[in-house]
Amino acid sequence: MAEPAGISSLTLNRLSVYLRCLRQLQDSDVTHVSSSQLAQQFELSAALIRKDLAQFGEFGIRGTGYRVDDLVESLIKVLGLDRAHNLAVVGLGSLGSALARYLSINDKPFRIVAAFDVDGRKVGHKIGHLTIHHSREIREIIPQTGAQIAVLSVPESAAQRCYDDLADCGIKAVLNFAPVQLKQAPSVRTKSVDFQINLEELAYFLSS
Amino acid sequence: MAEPAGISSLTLNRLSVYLRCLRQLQDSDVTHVSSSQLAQQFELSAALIRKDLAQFGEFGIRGTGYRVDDLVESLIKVLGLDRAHNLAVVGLGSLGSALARYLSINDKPFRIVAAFDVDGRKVGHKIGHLTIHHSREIREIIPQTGAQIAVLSVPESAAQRCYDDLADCGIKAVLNFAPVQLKQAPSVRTKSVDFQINLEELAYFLSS
DNA sequence: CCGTGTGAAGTCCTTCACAGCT
DNA sequence: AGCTGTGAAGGACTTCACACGG
Repeated sequence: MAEPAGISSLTLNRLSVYLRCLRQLQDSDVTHVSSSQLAQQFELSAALIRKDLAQFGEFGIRGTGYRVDDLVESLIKVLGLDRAHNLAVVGLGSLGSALARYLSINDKPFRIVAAFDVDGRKVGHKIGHLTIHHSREIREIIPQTGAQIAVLSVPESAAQRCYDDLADCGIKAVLNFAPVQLKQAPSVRTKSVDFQINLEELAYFLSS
Repeated sequence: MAEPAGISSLTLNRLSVYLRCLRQLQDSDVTHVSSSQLAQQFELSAALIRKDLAQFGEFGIRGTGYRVDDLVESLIKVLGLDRAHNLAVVGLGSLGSALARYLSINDKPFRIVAAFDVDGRKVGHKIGHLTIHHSREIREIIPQTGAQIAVLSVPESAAQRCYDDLADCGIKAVLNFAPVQLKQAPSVRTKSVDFQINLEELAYFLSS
């Protein structure tokens, strides 16, 4: 068992992909799989699968491959998906609401425990069974909720201010959807999902 | 002028970031900027900014830096944002609708010219001034619209089927939001924006 | 003198190829 | 025999450091 040192984002993101593929195999009642079978079926690299997994232990059986159920369980543990994660959603425009809805549907380990918006028409109303608070109350309310992760889906102009508030009140990780270059707080693990940047990359290839 | 060979995704995505930062400077009436000023203000790497830009030409003035307006214009050209790009949106659930709304608001070079869904209650209705068609008509309608890029925001179970249809009818690029490992068509430039994978990466850091 | 553009060095990531276990 | 786990090779990306032009 080779416990982690510094695992790269690339590796971690691939682990999520592997987990997803393995669950698909579970649904088809496949019980065993080799790295090269996985690679072929899902357009991945067999060597990379083995390297990635080897960073966390020896999950395979030489000559046989991997037991699907076991590997799923192992990956869930490695990624920390075997325990609940409390989320705060900040910004309930159309994107924020879509994300909130998505997170509510899945019996995934992510659970929304707080919701914020600046729109007076939304504050006080409910999303699911959760009351929407005004964004200015972030610092006050977050600590009471046990939220460690925040999903930030506010307009560009509000993103940095909300981010700073979240950092101040002890949030440990932020998933940012606003199309801005955030000035990051050292105490907060930050990831951005940027629709616009990806679309612009595609535009590049269509123009050259 | 060193015209492109194979530009990496990483470089292209950073160009989008630079463009965004420069536009912010324009709004503050900054006319000139050096790579190190940009780096400091937006938490970027000065050497990398210069390397990235150098792949497309000599945009700077030694001893002075870059003229903001000129560099904005150059980056717009490089990324292909100086011409219109026609989009098709496939899947108008809450996420797809949010994306469609976002794309309509901006006077960006991206314009939605077709919309599809499988939901009988949506088909025939309008989103903005666009009629929603049934997804089974993708192959028939896309060629009439001039759409080259598709935004795919359908449930996992429908993603591969829709993707294949899009590839078949001549779509050149797909921006996928479905949480699946797509089997890619060689004729289609494909990018995935994966909310779930990013969230799981954050979960990892909170559990270790 | 200042800042760009750029070879060279350094770091990180992926692929190769094979020893060793089943 | 077959497949994992892994050192070593190869490639990609970033940082360094400086020559050159303004």
